[in-house]
Amino acid sequence: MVSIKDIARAAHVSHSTVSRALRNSPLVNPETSAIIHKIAHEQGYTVSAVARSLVNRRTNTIGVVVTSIADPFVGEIVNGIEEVALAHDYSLFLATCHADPAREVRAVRSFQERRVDGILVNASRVGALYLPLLEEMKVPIVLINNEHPGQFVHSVTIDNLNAGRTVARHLVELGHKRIGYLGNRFGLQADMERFSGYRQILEEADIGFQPELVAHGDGRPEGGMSAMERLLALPEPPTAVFCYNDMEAIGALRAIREHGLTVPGDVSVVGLDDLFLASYTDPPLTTIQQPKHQMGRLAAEILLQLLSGGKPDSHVTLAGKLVVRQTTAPPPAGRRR
Amino acid sequence: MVSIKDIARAAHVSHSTVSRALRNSPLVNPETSAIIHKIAHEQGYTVSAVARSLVNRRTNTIGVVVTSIADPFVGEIVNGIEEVALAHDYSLFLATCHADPAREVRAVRSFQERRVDGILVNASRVGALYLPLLEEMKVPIVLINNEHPGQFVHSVTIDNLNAGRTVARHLVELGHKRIGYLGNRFGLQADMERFSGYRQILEEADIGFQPELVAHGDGRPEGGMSAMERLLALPEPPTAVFCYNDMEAIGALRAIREHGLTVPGDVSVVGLDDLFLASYTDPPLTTIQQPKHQMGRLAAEILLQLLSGGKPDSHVTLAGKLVVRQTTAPPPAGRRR
DNA sequence: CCTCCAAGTGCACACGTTTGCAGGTATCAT
DNA sequence: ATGATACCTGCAAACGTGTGCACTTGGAGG
Repeated sequence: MVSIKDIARAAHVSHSTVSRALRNSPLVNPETSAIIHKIAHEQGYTVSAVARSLVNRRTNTIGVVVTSIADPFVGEIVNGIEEVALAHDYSLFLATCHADPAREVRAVRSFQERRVDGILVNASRVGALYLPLLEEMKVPIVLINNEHPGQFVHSVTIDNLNAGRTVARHLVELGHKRIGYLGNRFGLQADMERFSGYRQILEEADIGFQPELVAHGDGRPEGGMSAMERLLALPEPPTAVFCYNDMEAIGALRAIREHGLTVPGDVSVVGLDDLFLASYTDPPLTTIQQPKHQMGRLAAEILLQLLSGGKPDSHVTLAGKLVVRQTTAPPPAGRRR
Repeated sequence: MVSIKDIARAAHVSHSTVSRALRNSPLVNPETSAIIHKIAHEQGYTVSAVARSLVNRRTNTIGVVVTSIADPFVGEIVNGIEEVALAHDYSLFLATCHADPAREVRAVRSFQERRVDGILVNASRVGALYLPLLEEMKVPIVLINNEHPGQFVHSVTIDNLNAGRTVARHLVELGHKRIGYLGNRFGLQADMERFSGYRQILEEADIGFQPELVAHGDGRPEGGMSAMERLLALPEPPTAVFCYNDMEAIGALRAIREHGLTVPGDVSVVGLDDLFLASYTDPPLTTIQQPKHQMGRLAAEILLQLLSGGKPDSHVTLAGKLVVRQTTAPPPAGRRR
């Protein structure tokens, strides 16, 4: 591997001059610089980011921790992150934690060793566990989809409470009285907030909260399917369900279908995320559109601002938007009372 | 940021001893070592991977280039990669190229600067462009889903030819005579090979290749949908279609549905990949199961073998497996002739 | 001729590790 | 007392780059 010293030798100059020339410093004679560039090119020189990082005390890397990269929702976010990282010449370290706190901490530690300039965490379950880690590290962190009080931690989320309210209101306005909630059993903050919004609307509409209409999945189709089956087994099943996310909604659709019922004729279904595949379910899914790509971008931009000494807002929440497709309709005539 | 020199000062030893102690070298006195560990812990020391990399001349990182991380197929592969990387204490640099060769090259260059120990590329469109880059870098590369002759380059793919044959045979055996192919217009190697398998079977079955039954999508639902629409507009549309991948199949399902036809009653559909959502389409999708996770694992393992001086097989191809669900059936009675 | 200045270059150190080698001390055998 | 040995420890160099400072050179101005 050729270094600036090799080039220095070939060009009969010191390695300092080579360093400066390659960084296009105005201090070096244009002719000398040209020669150096030529030799560097011939020898196939590429600067060592690791040596440079050592002296600069910044690596131009950012660490990204996500639950699972196979999740399309997460993928969109990471795409957004990568976009702005690329534009600013940052590289991304990626680590998945599969909702395992131990693995999450391990990822953060590894980032710390690698001296990343900043960290982005999606869907952290660690929460408070980070704070001590943070004080040690002095590295800016921004959380995605997981607000956290504290001056060190920044975050970007969607407005989950209002998302929950919007969905519930939509269903109430259609005339539904028995509205189920398919939650996420991992107790994520996002789940709590969506659930709160849903409850608020039920109270406001004088329908009241019916605990038996709540079931919990795992955020994936399998979980959504089995949770939905539980609701369908009720003596008086719901005429509509609000699902924690699109994945569970997809599972719910299948459960309903296999139960011999139709959507939205017998039961309405609403998801949350607006994954690309929400338009391709049968029927196309009514859902809340999350600006996933933008969330990724925003999180990365906040981090970069922090890195350049800026003082960005510490908590940004984006508004979701209801996209009404074809899985919602008034309840079946016989059940409208 | 505390370094071994700080610890050395506090422990009244040289930094060499600290270095050795923290690496648990048998050379250092257990008592001294204990003290050093204690101080290191108190001060919140973490070793600098960048300084270590500089002297060790290996970074314990591997670079991963993918088309788009938002693609669930890619996500599964990356999950597999990450799994074995984690197990061997490697970190992952992630870069997306969005099928843009310039961006792909840029990613590889950036990896080179970062001195990654190896590179994994998924669905490269650069092909031959890599070879010169490689000779410069002396870094092992393994290609996923993109074979390439050459002694430097290793690869893991599925057996696309046989996958194509298997699908076509399945449809022929069901009695179909007009079997369409929904390809990928980007001309990926995988597409060519699947297409070849399809053609082979058509010839072998004395059905013959019918060029009008081929349309090209973009590997995503949108593209699959519009390509399918083109086939449905034919005077005599196909009674079955083989889609380049599950994504296009999902688009095809929707096009067929919107055309007022049913699956598999009017037209059979086969995908390829077996994404998790293939079980959740309506009806559940018949497809070829690709061992995505395993491909990722395997690619990473091959790379690690190369890094430890091993001589693994240079080209590994995995077998796909037909999963018959409910989108395939015999052609409609009127069209069986 | 001397002084001053600008432009260009090199020296030397720093960044935080790892590691070969040499040196030191205590223990033990001669 | 001397030498050998085992066990620790420190010195110093190296990895590849960036940069403050001092130095050289040549030309301009007095």
